[in-house]
Amino acid sequence: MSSTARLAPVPPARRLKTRIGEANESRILDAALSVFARLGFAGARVDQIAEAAGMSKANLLYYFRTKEDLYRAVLTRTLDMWLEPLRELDADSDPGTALGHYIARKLEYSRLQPEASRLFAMEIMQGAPVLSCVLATDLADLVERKVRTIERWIEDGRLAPVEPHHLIFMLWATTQHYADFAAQIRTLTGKDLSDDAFFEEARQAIVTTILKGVLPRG
Amino acid sequence: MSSTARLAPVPPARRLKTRIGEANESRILDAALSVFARLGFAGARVDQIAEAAGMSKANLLYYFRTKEDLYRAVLTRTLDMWLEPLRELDADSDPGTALGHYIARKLEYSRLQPEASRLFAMEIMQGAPVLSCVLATDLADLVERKVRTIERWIEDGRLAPVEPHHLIFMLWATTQHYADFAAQIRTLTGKDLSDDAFFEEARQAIVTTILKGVLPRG
DNA sequence: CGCAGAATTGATCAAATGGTCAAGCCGCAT
DNA sequence: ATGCGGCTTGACCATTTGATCAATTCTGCG
Repeated sequence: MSSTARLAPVPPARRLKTRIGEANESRILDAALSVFARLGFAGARVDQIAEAAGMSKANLLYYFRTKEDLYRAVLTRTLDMWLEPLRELDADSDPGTALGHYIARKLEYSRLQPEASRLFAMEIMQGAPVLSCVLATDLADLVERKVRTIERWIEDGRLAPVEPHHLIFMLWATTQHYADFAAQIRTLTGKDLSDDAFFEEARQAIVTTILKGVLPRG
Repeated sequence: MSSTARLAPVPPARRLKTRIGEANESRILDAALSVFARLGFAGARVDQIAEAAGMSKANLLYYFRTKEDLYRAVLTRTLDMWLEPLRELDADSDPGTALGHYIARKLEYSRLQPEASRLFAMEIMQGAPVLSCVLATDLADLVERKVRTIERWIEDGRLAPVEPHHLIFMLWATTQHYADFAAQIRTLTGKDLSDDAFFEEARQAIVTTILKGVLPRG
């Protein structure tokens, strides 16, 4: 399967029959994302998620047989969104433009989906017990392609020589940091990405520094 | 209290009487770091930590009255190590040298203490329920000083104009990423910082890119 | 309208787990 | 050696919590 294909849409353990079921499933996933991101898999309670979704625990378990099924579903949906900006990284654009755009997109994701970012981060930090197989296939495929894109830019002299993987890690790290460590950043600056000026300041700093760092000449 | 002072040495809920007690407490803290970092606070079981420390659960609870006490102790010890490299950032050095040294130190920490890095990261990602007060005092003090250092470098024309907070965040993000997301990095590259060549490659990439990005001229 | 299947939930269960305790062990100072 | 006080643990308890189920209500369709 090509790396541009979307992830298989979560094993629908149960076939959705009605629009009400669909709406409920969606509400549950939203609630689960919020609670899992705040408390982790083990720390989250099913009845807590149910309450956040506005239904009884028993009803939630009617839609997702187990807590783990629910966790898996939320994670898969999250990873799919997480990958999107990287899919868009365009080999044919000017490297500076493409990378600048990528940074902006990732930072936007950190602003709009900080919970998803944190959930994903926590899963990885715990060794990716659930996502490891997907990372090794879909993510690895996609990253391999983009590594080649970067290599080509370097060969063509349009980018300074940097090991492509490390460049990608730098881009991920700097942009995700604003979502994952928002609590720390809020403590130190009093602001977060939801503040437009702060967002622009962060984007500016990252883009300026990294582009100056990897574009040829000065 | 000055920001250079060490953190208050964990409220010693219990006074240590013998060298055997001291050794046990140390073994427990090591085991707890490992287990908490892998499974999070909620996911870790006390008997699991006790087993990793080579003693009974009841005995562990003799040294730390509650799971949360133990968690707090591990975290405090961790934060203290985490802060050390930043304390060393020297205002009187050449900015390039100082920042290069800082990156190397932080990356070294990611190599030697990946579990501590992940534990700290998970605590922050969950909103720093335990550390928030310490962050707001000790960390904030220290960061404020270093911000002034960076501002002075910029005023003196020895550093390109970058909002100092964002520079600090970039340094933290890029270096910690190798510990916090080691599972992902291992999946994508097959290596981690324990590989000397890979460590050097990462250090090189980060130092080169960021220094070129923030040092004046090109 | 009537009914088949979906949706919903209160009650309940079983397992997991943090913490307690009484009883015994052992290191060490005298 | 001996006894005080810290060290150690098996057994136990109370609570939490994921999951089940029977019973009831709702929904849409023929």
